[in-house]
Amino acid sequence: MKRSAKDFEYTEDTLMLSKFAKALGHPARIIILKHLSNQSCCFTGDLLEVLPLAQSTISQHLKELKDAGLIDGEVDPPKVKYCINEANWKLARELFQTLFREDFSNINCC
Amino acid sequence: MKRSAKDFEYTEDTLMLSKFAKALGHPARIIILKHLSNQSCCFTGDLLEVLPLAQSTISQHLKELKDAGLIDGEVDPPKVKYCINEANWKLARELFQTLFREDFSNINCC
DNA sequence: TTTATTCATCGTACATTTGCGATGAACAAT
DNA sequence: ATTGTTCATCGCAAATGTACGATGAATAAA
Repeated sequence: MKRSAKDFEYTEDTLMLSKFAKALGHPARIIILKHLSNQSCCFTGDLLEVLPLAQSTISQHLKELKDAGLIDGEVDPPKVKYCINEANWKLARELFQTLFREDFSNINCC
Repeated sequence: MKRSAKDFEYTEDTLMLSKFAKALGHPARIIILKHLSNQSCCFTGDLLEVLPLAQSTISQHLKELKDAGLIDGEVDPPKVKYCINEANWKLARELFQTLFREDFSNINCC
């Protein structure tokens, strides 16, 4: 992305939503989130048995989910426990809900 | 993405969801979709007044949304009308809804 | 202190995304 | 036939994403 001549600003909601969406934009990360949201909450690196990826790659995916704010990791040596970040999870749900509110079941294009 | 030694397959739902999410993973495309879902349905390239981007860039974003199946474009010379693809819009809503079903309001991490 | 386990990060390679201007196709209006 | 409008696509540059193996930090257990 780039700043343009017109001094344009995306709204905070738009930026948040696109950030969450981007984080969800890879199947491995969907699996991770599903796994986390099923296992009631926490977990470690048993993802190695769930995903066909190297440990370093999974670690990178976890980092992206963390950077997007969707998960938290707390150290529980020598492992790390990952949990859904409840607040942002809720926020994401609301933002997606809002986006998909429209139904279009009546209207048929113009 | 890459095929791995273990012959692993993501489920269709997971692939769909990540595809939709990826398409939503840019603020400009969020704006486009919001615009489309507000304007009851159709539109052309008045996005040039909505977004701070070159025409070619907007066209690319439209293509990505189309490739993801979220919108359709039908020619109405010399313009092109874009509409939400109702079926996939619905599907996307359901997939996101399913993902975000869990609440976590009770459980507090393990 | 040494060893083993778990995980993050670095370095590297390659693919994809994002953006722009330039060009071209399709059609309407003259 | 020519012109103007609308939009897609090409070609390019820069940034980001995805994957791997190797290395290193942190801690528990021996």
